Amino acid sequence: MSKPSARTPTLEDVARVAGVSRATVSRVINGIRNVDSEIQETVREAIRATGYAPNQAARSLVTRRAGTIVLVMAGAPGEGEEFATQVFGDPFFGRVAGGVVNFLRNHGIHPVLMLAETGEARTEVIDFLRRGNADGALLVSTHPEDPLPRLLIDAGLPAVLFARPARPVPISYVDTAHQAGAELAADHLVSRGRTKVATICGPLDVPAAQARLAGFQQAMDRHGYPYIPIAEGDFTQQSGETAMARLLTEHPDLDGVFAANDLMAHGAVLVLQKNGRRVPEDVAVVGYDNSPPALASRPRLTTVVQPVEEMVAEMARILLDRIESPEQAPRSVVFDPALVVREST
Amino acid sequence: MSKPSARTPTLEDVARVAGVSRATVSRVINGIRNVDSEIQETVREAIRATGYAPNQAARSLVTRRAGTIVLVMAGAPGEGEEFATQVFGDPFFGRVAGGVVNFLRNHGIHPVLMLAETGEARTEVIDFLRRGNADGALLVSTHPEDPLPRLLIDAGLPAVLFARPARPVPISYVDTAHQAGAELAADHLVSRGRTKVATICGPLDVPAAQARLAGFQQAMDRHGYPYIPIAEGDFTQQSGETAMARLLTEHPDLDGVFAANDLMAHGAVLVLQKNGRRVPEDVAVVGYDNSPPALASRPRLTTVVQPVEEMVAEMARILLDRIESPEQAPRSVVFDPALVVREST
DNA sequence: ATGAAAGCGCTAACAA
DNA sequence: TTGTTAGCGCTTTCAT
Repeated sequence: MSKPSARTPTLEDVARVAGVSRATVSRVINGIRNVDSEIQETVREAIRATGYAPNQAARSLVTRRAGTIVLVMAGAPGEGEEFATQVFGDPFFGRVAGGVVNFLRNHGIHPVLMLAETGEARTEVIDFLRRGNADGALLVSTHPEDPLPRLLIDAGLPAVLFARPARPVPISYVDTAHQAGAELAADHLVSRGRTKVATICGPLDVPAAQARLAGFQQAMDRHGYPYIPIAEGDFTQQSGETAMARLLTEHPDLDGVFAANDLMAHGAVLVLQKNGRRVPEDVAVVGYDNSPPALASRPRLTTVVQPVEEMVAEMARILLDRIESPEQAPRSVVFDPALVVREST
Repeated sequence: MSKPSARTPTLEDVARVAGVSRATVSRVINGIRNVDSEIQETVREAIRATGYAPNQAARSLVTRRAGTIVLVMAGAPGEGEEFATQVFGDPFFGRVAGGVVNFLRNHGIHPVLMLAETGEARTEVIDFLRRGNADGALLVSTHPEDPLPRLLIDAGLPAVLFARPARPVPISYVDTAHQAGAELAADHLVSRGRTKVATICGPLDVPAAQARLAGFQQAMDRHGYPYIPIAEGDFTQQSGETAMARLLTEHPDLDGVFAANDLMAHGAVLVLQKNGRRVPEDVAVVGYDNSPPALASRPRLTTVVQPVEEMVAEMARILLDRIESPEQAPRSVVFDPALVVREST
């Protein structure tokens, strides 16, 4: 007993126990062939015996890889500390986080969670990456004019966005065909025999909300309904309720509604029912996102599915690729939405 | 122009520009006094000029601090990949994540998100910490018999749990007084004049579910109702519906229900309404957690609040403390629940 | 108050 | 196939 084993074992210790050099142990650990299989076994045994775990800091120092990426939820500041509550309270965040974690864990990498709603917070994200704390960023912005993509590009940091940025920037992103999704909703309402259809759209400065509205209008136009009543919401349930109330006042005879997300659709259903309309008998309602509210609502909502988990997995795939070979041109992948038919239509 | 500035600047570079030694620059960066204020300014200027960002790996290598912690969501495996979906779909997760992120960001530290539902995943968590990737763990288990706390202790890794572990282990945790919370619910139902009250409890192998049930029973007993009908659920909305249906069949005249969480309470409301009962006129319903479903439900639910955000902030506080001074004894903090009265009672 | 220098634990280029 | 060795960029004694 020469050493007071309090220290956590290093490569050196393993090497000594195995009777080989540090380099050989390193090779075994990193799965490099060209190592005699007997020696490999000896080394593995020594690793077990010493309880060795590689020091990531030392490793990163030489490889210049953190082996970590950041998942950034960005947007405009809510009210004070409310941003976190708002972001994390949204079931959409759960799907994003779940998709990211599930994909990355197979690669032995784990995401760091960051918020970026203020200038300070954005700087923190950039610094975090520049310090080498993480190798790249997955960015989900609620706000279309988010300055973070630009900052990331200027700093030359690998990043992939969820959703196409409002103004074109040379950066990779993943999105769905929102227009096509809205068309699905329109076609479905028409196929259900609805003729007096309205829509609750999202904030029109959000490209996705625009696209959904445009897609819906165009498809309805194609079906012979050039004029569609519109009420704008902000993607919250409350705004859906308000919008529906207005629509109902102005068009008491409507028989179909398409809302740009499930939360607003749910709000719409509540208001319709309170006003004595049966869903779907009197008014059919279609949502968007296939999020938990679509199932919590009664009747459960027919909705357009955005394959969020697949999308974020693709984001991660692109990011990892970009980290491997930094000189790649930005890539973008657009997924197809689908319609999930439930009892609300 | 002697250098091809492609390299990212190091301390050395800053030192050269500022005309001082590495040590001095390091001191300025780390806010150590005993540095002439003129020199300080020179150094800061050099940092700006070079665009220097400290390399975290190099830092960690010497300080033996990652400056990061892990947020682990643990539990029993769902079905295959479903665990992530399940965990992240739960609004509770959003509150936990939000609380953790909001607290830690003020300390300049950011959580790594990990899942630990299988043996392999648990090993990954332990290894992650042993490699020095993070300095400690915040652990939220859905499963009471989770083996992870034990593993963490055995490895001597700093950790703090959300909720008291099923079997006593020497580890810090934060919890609420579940029993007291359930008593709040009982007292409230009685004060609303309810005399035929039932409860939908959670899985009885979960300590919190047990405590809520016991607290409810004891309080009702104290009010003169020794026998309370019980139906067991598993914290999902579906199970709440099933439990409520059964309760209604067996006790068609009940006028009050306490469910061990909001999701089940919401399910109960749905079933009650479908069976022609008005809430709260015919049957009053109390939930637990004050989670989004409590607000999404119509009528909105009276519920018991667990101050989740404060609790996780306290967890982080304890963990950071423990990381600073590792020799501390485990600490536990129990928060008081409160009742939020809404329209369901 | 400042600088010189010794590592922290690891990978990888080069030798053998 | 294996070993030797030179750093990676930083903090931190120890001198001065």
